[in-house]
Amino acid sequence: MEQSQGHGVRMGDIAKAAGISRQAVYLHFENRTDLLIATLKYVDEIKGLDERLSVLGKAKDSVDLLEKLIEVWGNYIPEIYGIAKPVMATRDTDEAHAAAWAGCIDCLRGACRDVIKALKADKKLASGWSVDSATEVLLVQLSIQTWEKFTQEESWPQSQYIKRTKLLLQRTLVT
Amino acid sequence: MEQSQGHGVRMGDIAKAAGISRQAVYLHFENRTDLLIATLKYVDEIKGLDERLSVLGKAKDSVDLLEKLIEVWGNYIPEIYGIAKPVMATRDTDEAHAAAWAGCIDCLRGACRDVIKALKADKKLASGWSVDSATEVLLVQLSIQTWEKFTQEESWPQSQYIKRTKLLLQRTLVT
DNA sequence: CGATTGGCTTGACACTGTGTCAACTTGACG
DNA sequence: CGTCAAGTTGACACAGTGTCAAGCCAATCG
Repeated sequence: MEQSQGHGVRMGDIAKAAGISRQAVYLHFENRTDLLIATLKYVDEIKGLDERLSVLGKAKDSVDLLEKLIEVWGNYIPEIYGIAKPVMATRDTDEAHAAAWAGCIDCLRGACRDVIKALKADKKLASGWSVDSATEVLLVQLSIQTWEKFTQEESWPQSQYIKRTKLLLQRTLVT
Repeated sequence: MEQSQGHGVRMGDIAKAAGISRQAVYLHFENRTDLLIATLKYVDEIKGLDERLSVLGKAKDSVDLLEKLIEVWGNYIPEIYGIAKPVMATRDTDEAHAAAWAGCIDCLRGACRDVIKALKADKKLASGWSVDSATEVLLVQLSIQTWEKFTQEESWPQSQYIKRTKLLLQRTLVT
């Protein structure tokens, strides 16, 4: 899935890659949705997202914290993109997908809110934003969709995506 | 499609709504892709996008021009969302879709570039951006995906979406 | 007037992909 | 030796797209 960027991930493909029959896959996962979500969680685990987020504790101040969040999450996206893509693609038609996805998003939302609260406590939150609205702006800018648009459609290299997202968010949210 | 926000638009549904048989639809359109793209173009026409964009000519200055573009395009998105969504959903698996879609995007990209050029000519383009990179930022912020995240997932009312997008883009791109 | 033609209908069918079911095999273990 | 878990094969239902053939009907044309 990482290699193919989420393309051609049919139950048969997965079974073939695992060296078992298509039917045997159903002995381990209820359905495709289930498998995709389990994979996403598994990847979060082995890639050590929690560990990476712990770097945020070492931030000097709230502005540095914002930068570090952009770096950690922004550099995490390309690693999960292949798995996240098929999940996103079917969340429209699949209730369980939508719910599981919302759970992942809420986790990121928590991190975003913490950053915004820190900015506010520092009196660095720019005028025009409440904690809620600023959190939502940050969340959307850090979304996989936004990353996808910049790096896949506009062909920005990863380093530029990080640099420019920092610029955009600092100008928008920081006094 | 407008009502159902792009859900349940199968060939059979379309035929039923048109009061003809499913097979007769294929007498008018090669395939589903073809029909969706034709619909998108038709809607652009009857909704008068070109006409609306002509308002941009009346802008006082480059900053006003940016605001007007956000208003015109931002308020246009909800009107085409129902049709645009199924096109976006299948552009991954469908080459013709991807091409047709890229055409629409390029049209908007032109408008974005004009605005950025006007800003630059006015010496109002913020530091850190080239004309290209600023155009791309504007394009992504005005994308249907970004609109979708704010209004559908974060439940922002349309008026707030417009207001806050203006705030974000002015702080980011305007000196 | 009769023949032709265009637009449509019905009905059958191929194909892909998901998900289900039943019957059988195989190896480990007490 | 019997049992159980995990896997196998093969058949099948279902949805949705796209194709094909045969027939219907009304308008038009020579």
